[in-house]
Amino acid sequence: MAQRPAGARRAEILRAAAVLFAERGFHGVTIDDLGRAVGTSGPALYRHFPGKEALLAAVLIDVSERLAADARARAAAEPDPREALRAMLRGHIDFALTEPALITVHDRELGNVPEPERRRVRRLQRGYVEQWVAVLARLRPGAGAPVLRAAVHAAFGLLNSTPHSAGELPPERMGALLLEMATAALLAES
Amino acid sequence: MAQRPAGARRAEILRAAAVLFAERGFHGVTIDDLGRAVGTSGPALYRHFPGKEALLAAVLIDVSERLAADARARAAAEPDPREALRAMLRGHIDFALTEPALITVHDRELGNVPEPERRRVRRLQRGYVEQWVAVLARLRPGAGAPVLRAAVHAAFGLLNSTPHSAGELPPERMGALLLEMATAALLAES
DNA sequence: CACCCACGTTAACGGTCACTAACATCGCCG
DNA sequence: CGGCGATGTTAGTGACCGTTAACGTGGGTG
Repeated sequence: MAQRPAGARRAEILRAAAVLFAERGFHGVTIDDLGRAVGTSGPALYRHFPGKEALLAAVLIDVSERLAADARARAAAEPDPREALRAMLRGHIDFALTEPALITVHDRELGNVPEPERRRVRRLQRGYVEQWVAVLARLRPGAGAPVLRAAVHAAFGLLNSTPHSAGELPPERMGALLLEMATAALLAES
Repeated sequence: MAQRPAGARRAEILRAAAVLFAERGFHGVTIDDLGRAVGTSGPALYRHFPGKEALLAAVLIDVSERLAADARARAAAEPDPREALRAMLRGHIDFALTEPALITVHDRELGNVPEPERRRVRRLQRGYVEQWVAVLARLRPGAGAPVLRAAVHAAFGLLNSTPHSAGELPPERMGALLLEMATAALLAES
């Protein structure tokens, strides 16, 4: 049997699962679909995950952790809030353009994650939002936290729309457009 | 049997279905769920719709038609493109705040609509986007149609994020915030 | 009043799906 | 080289789900 680095199969399954979940939704994908997507058939997945829900949970936890960690690193590296915001925007946009399936699953399928992991994902997502709010608060001292939170959520909606308008523009053009639109939106006074 | 205006039951079913589909996704809702939500049980729905997919199609066609018709009316009533854009934004925002379930289903479940109706929904959606592009083109003569289309999709993502951040702000504050953010985003040069 | 039709009901059927059981294969390690 | 753990395979199995069948009922109409 072809030997490969430990966990490679597991990562391959997670990647394929994200694509299928993004395309058809959690309940629209069968275990056999998932197996076929990685070249095995159906029940082989139970060697790597205890069940379908656990697989979804692993995808969501992975995405949430990557987003939060990336934002933390970028924010810490830029003392100027304006530059920190730009860096965080570039990070999120890069993620959305590179892995549209992960972004899609991330904001659609939380409801299908079983309870202990759901709480974990929620906490990670909240932490991510709060990092954005903290940076934004320094740029807009007049605005209260609820407004900033709502603004951040709206900006995420803008950035995460990429999967739905794929192919309209080449990725670099699209990235630049999203960067300017999101910046303008986040700094607009209401 | 309680007699009510013709089609009232049908409309009631559509409304309940939109809520459930938005919450759990098309495949996450059963016929029995839908029946229970309107006080009947399961198969009674087949007196009103030929099947589950037809029900979803009816929801999507209804939403798409309302959005497109509303935008057409508002755009025609305002000769100034700046005012037309504001009016269209207010219309979409009002819709998103009033009927979050419809907005959610509208941009998630197209893939589950069977083929003849899917084409129809797509055409309606495309027409809606093109109305926005036409107005925007007058405000940003320098930008090409692909950029404007991408910008419009991104703005929809921003506006449609409301369901995910419900309760952060009172509806009027949220509406005003979305209006300013979307305006700034759509008019930002890239 | 008789009939019919709109609208429900419950029971059953056939298919699909997540998951389990039982069994095979292959590389590593003692 | 012999066994063992990791990783597959195929064949169930029980539950659920969309849909259909068969049957009830009550109000408007000829």
